[in-house]
Amino acid sequence: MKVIHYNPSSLEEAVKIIRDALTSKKLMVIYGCCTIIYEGRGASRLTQGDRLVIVKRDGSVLVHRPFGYSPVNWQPETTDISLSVENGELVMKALRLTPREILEIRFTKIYTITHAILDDRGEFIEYLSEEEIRDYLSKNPSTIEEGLITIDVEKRVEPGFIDLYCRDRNGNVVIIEIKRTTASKDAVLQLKRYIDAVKKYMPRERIRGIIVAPSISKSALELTEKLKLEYKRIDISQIYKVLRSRQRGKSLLHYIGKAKS
Amino acid sequence: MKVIHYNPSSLEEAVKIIRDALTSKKLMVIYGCCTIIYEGRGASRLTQGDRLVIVKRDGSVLVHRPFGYSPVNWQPETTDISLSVENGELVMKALRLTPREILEIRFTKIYTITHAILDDRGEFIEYLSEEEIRDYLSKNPSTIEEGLITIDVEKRVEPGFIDLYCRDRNGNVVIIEIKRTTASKDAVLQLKRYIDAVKKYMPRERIRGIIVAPSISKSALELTEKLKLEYKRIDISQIYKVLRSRQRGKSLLHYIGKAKS
DNA sequence: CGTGCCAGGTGCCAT
DNA sequence: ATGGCACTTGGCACG
Repeated sequence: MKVIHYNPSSLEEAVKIIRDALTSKKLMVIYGCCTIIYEGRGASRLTQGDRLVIVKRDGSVLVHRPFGYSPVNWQPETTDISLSVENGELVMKALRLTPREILEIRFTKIYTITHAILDDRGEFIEYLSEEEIRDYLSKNPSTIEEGLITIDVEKRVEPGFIDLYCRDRNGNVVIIEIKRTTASKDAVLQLKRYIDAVKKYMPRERIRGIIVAPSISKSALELTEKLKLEYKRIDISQIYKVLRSRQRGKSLLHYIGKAKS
Repeated sequence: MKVIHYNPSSLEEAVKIIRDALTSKKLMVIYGCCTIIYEGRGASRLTQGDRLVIVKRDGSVLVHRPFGYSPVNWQPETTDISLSVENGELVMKALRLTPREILEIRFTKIYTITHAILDDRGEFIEYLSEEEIRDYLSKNPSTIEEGLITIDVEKRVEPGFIDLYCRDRNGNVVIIEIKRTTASKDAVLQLKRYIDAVKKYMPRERIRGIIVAPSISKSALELTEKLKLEYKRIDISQIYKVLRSRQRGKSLLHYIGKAKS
């Protein structure tokens, strides 16, 4: 990686430096004092202050304040970034077509610009996604209940996708909704919709519904009982442990959240 | 704003530079080659590559790849950032207590570090938030329906908050759920829950429910009809225009999305 | 602190 | 493009 720092003495010079980064598709970081206008799906104004502006090679623009995780303004993958100097301000407009949105950054002062070309071909591996947990449970349904058999995964029904479509040891249809974090009322209602949809096709059968999650909110549990559904707690860190040990990787799950309820 | 660039010749030197930024609560940008481990609510690994790492004064950590809006790994407001050199790698651990999560960045090479103190006391003004739209509609309920009267805003009921609690010209209770973007099935179900909750208290009254949004998904509209609820389209850009003209600011709504359906 | 809910949510994948 | 849904969602307000 090569990083180049610039300290432009004028806004005109800054324009050239920024334009160079855009055409050569470099990653750029700008430290400057600016005001910002955004209009599109929403609209916002940000009055003057020092900010960190990142422009990536795909045209993504991020404006960061000195605190907080989220950028205060942004533009994901803009088609077009235009530059100009107007009334002593360097104006950067990042335009996006769908949805039609514009981010306008007006710099009154630019302190530093850095250019860099990052060689990043790293692989990003994610564990413990809902998909991984679903996959594990579909192959190990007895984790949920002894005698359970998986019939279908991600089964399409009218209102959406059923995570696991199973039968229990008594032959009843069991519909399972998996959540990797605390299950909310929304999850319970989602499950209810699936059951109602399946009931249409098999009006005589008894259909069970189980929310499978590491924990559940109080009101969601009440709703579960009211709707005659069930809740089954699972231990996410336990699943993680099993999966990782199989994959011959050392286990590092000291921080994996333990479920509480 | 003052920006200082460092090009540490060793990882030990880099540790000192980073520590200095942390103790003096500066904003720091690190260009380096690293591998990353994350464990907490989820878990992930990122193999070696060049990245941009931002550490803010509140301990937020962002790891950016050369493309895309979202950071590949992050930590929002960590309690604790520790540094060490292990096996020729600079290890930065950002710990968060609730939820318990750890982000471990292992740098094999650090190219550049920049420190900066940003003077950002700018005011961020957001327009067209659901709150602003709700406020407007509560004061101008006839936008939704002639003769509608607002009784309560953000009324607390058991399942949550009712956006607008109104009565129509015939004295019927009308519960309104506002969405600033396309209303989904979730929005409809949310409204249904509120109506059921209110019905408990007034079992004899006819209670109407209206989804108010610039557009609605096809399946959500079907659900609306099935549940005998209503949908009323509103023109967001029109509301924006009225609000802005009142606030004596020039209107800049060329980019404000026009609703379609 | 948990629970609920908005967000310019973003991202991924399906039709 | 639209829709349905997960996300280390983040963020805020409220009990």
